[in-house]
Amino acid sequence: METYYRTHPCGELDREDVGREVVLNGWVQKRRDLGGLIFLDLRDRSGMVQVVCNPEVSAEAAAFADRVRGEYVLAIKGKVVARAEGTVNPKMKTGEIEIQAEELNILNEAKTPPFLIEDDTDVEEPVRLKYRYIDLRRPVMQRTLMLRHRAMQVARRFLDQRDYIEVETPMLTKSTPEGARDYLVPSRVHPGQFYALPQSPQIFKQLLMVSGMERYFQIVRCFRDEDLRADRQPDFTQIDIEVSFLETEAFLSMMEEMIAEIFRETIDVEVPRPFPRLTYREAMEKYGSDRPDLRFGMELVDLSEIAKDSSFKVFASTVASGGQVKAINVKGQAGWSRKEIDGWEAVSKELGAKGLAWMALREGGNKGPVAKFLSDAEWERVREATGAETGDLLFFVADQPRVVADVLGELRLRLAQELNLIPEGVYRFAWVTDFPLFSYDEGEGRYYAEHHPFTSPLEEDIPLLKTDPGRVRAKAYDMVLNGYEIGGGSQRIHRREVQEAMFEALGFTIEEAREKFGFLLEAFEYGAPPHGGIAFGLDRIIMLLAGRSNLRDCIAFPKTASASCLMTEAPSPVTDRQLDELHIALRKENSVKK
RNA sequence: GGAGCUGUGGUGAAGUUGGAGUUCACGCCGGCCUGUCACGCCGGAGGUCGCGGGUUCGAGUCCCGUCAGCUCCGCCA
Repeated sequence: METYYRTHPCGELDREDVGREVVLNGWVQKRRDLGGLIFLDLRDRSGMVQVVCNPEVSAEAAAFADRVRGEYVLAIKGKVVARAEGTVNPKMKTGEIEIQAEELNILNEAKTPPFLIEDDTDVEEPVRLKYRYIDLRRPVMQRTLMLRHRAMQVARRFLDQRDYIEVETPMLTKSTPEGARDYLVPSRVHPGQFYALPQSPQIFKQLLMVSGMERYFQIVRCFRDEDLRADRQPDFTQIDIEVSFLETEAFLSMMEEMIAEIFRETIDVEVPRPFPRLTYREAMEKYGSDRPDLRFGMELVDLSEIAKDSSFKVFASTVASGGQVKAINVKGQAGWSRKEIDGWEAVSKELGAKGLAWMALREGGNKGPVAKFLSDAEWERVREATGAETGDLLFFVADQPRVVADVLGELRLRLAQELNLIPEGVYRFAWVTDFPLFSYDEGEGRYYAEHHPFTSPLEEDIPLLKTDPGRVRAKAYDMVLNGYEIGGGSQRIHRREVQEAMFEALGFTIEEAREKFGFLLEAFEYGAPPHGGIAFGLDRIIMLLAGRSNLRDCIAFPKTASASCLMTEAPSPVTDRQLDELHIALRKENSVKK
């Protein structure tokens, strides 16, 4: 029989099509053989439809249907018929109709798949990843990839409409210091030299501004050779944007609009704008995090002022030595057992706290190690500050600010999860601004760029570059959603002398700076416009839009936690000849058997 | 680099103080069945208990090591 191709998608046929002659292509989801009569559920990207193979209609089609098994690829010619009353399936979108097979052509047979093609598969992830092409047949995976496609199209259209121009930048580029570890690509032509895959197109997009492109964007793959997490893959996609001659406020507002449009057109959610703003400092103080989850309260409350004169020595001495005492109010949990509280203390210690003080506001009075040290006046102030009521449980951490933020910030998240305080289907955006320009690395004894070395300091903080780099704030902004950083950017340095001061603060000599970034410094001498931009983590945005908790489900062919691909088995050894051409000799102990 | 969890027919699980590869569900194969859609009924096949070592008369089970997957810490401008 001749191969024939579809006239209609399976999933969109309905009552309207009754009487129509159609050709369908697709995969066999399920075969139900009733002896004389065979039902096939035929699945394609659009959905599923039931095909009836009745020998009284076509003996030939019924005979072929007898041979059909799961995941066979078929072409079916037949008539759309309304189902008889009582045989309608309300659970199926196409359940009111079915296809009466007149011809059936097996386009390809299929081995029994290692798992069933269904949304609620309980198969372990390694099996899914090894047979990713089968996993991607699952409707939920197809929906996610279509959602991803839609989001990308919306971003492209949005930016195109505003005269942003998509420009590609090199994948084979130069390794630069700072930042994440580079993926390196050996050069065959230049023995002993390497390209790096881009961690981001940062420098190129800035050079495009110098080039007078004025408005640039790119949906671009980036690479970072760092360990993975549920929300981190070694190669990932950014929506990368850069613009000249635009006020930060106008730019941020436009970015809000773009994100709102993506949410509207993918999941039909209206995002309220403008997004709330938090300075880095406020975020750290209230939430112990620079990417706070604003879907619930339980804010950190600073009690240092009260604690400094407390008779509770741990509190008083911590404040005296420059530390803080902060608390969170765990509403309604005064009844927790000692064992439960001890569990949270253990968590706190893992996170770096020396201990976790607590006070339970029970009916009979306040219980716990803090209670007896508080005078009535102090207690009144604590009660007021924390909003504590009878039935609540207070957790206190006393330590250096960094530790307090880390511990209480994390406790806040874990408690909220444990107590189901995080509402579903809610999207709380915010901008976090005024990041410190640098962070100090104790081990290395030097400053590192918190964002990247091209971020402009706040004008008023420029003098501090030379005297007190740790206090310099950056013209940087992160877009935060539900506890994830989904985008980050800044106004850039566009004057050579500021850029040089920046490199100096980072501990580069002039020579090093020229060697690594000479082309950029030189470019800044040829009329660099004021410019700034942002990069969004597309994968993370998709993850949140799709309501999933790991990035692998949002990427067609993702890597495992050890950066392997279970399907292709990459990375893999290469031949000696390939290594020779690249002028590379492996250390003996690292040779892998081919 | 570190910590925790997981690894048992194709898939998912159960497996008792250490006592025969035992069990369940799905899937698969064969037979019967003309209105099923979680089809039904009958029968059947299918195993390197991740891998290596040790303890033991005997290990899926206990011990050591190792590999893989997941989550987290470090790391990620």
